[in-house]
Amino acid sequence: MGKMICNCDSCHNKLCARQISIFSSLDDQQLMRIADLIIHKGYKKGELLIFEGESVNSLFIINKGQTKAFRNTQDGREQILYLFSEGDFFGERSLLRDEVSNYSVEALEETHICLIHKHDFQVLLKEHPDIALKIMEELCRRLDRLENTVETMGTRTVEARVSSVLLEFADKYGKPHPRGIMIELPLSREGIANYIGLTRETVSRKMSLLQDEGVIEMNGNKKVLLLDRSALERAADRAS
Amino acid sequence: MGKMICNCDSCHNKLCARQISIFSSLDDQQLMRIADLIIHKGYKKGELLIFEGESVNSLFIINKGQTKAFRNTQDGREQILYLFSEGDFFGERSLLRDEVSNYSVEALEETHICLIHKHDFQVLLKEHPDIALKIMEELCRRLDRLENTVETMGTRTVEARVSSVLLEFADKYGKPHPRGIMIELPLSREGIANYIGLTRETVSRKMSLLQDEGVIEMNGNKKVLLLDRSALERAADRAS
DNA sequence: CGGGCACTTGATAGTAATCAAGTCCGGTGG
DNA sequence: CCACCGGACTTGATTACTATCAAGTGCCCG
Repeated sequence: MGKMICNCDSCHNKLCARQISIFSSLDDQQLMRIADLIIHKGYKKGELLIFEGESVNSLFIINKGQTKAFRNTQDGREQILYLFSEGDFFGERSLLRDEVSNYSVEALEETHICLIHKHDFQVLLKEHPDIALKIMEELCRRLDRLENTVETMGTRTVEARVSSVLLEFADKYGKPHPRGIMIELPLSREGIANYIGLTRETVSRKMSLLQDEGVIEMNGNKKVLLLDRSALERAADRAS
Repeated sequence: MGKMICNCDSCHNKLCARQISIFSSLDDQQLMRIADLIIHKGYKKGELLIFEGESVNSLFIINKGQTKAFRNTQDGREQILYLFSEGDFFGERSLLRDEVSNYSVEALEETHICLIHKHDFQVLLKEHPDIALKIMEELCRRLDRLENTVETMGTRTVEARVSSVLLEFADKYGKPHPRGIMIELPLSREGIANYIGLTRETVSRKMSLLQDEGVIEMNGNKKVLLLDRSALERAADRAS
């Protein structure tokens, strides 16, 4: 494959679309056609990609970086609903139906996006029914996570909620470390609080508690070393 | 259409499948083929249709009655995730992927179900890609609701959560009444509590409060007359 | 009409939000 | 490379609220 088929900065001579699971059933020729449809766009940390209440006219696929999807309440409080990273897509719901977005999406760091225009996406969906099945799978995964979140928020102690988030981050962002798993936190304390419906002070206190118990070790503000995973799992299961 | 095409007790000479939105794109002939695949089954109040952690081998469509989908926590607490009524389906997630069920489903009253066997369902899905789109729409609606639930549980006062449920029930089960909207509650106080992560006592207290404020009027244990909808909407928006 | 269960209401205790200082981290500029 | 500055984080004290425990009341079904 010596031919240039995708000229985005981050994937020279590769089909970046191939890395996206929703296109995994397509062959190279089909992927090349899709690659032609893709527009690349970069966002700086803090920039908004999608605005709550406004219409969306493209499917967003993350090539590099990460974003949060959230809603603002009247009194300025924020509820984070999803964290998206490399390979994840969003905006699909506004394209499938013709509705405005339920949430805003903000870049948590420098983020590169592949955009597919609404119309092209709808044609793709018709031409390749397999894509619909892949999207359905991803929607099911999101339902799974939200169901877990509702259960956690509804029936678990506050310490269990904090433990659950740390476990989620360990699985998603954790890297092996001589003494356990090193987690690079994608969110600030306030971000974590807004993800699980608590205040930043409470998150702070509960994390300090977990550190005192020898379960985790905080390394600066953005790094957590998970020392005892099974203890964290036990804590996450604790009902209120 | 004098020919007998569906012999279930509750829909003589009708295509009950036609009433289901996921089959709405099909014509009569196709519906007749589906009607042949359907098995009818009845459940009594309190009976379990699906067991959390066990595999599911059919798609369940409610012909009559209603059910709740819920999870049990270790300490016996319960989190209700969905309420399903006439025309709703469930079990689809275990069929799309090959996984055990995330939740149990229990009949809240005498309930009649149309069952489509896993294999038949998968064939249908391949033959009629439109069905996948319809299912996707429904999955999106469930995501919408769960996102709202997470936001409500994460950022709203307890009174707002109770108000939200009452509004949801008013829209879903409410009937016009000279003095407002009469709501036949699908759940007991404890059920409502398990739906929004509170205790039955708190639900009781907050409903009494709403009654004192003249927003609702309780009529026995299962009926609520909504007197002032806009007041309830204001209460539901109140952040904690 | 009677009995059981769901619901209501009250008192108390526990816990997280809030308000308020401090401290630390990390980035910036000298 | 170090010192400094601002924002994020931690910790403490207090308040507010809901869970819990407990006792009555009333609805609904047989």
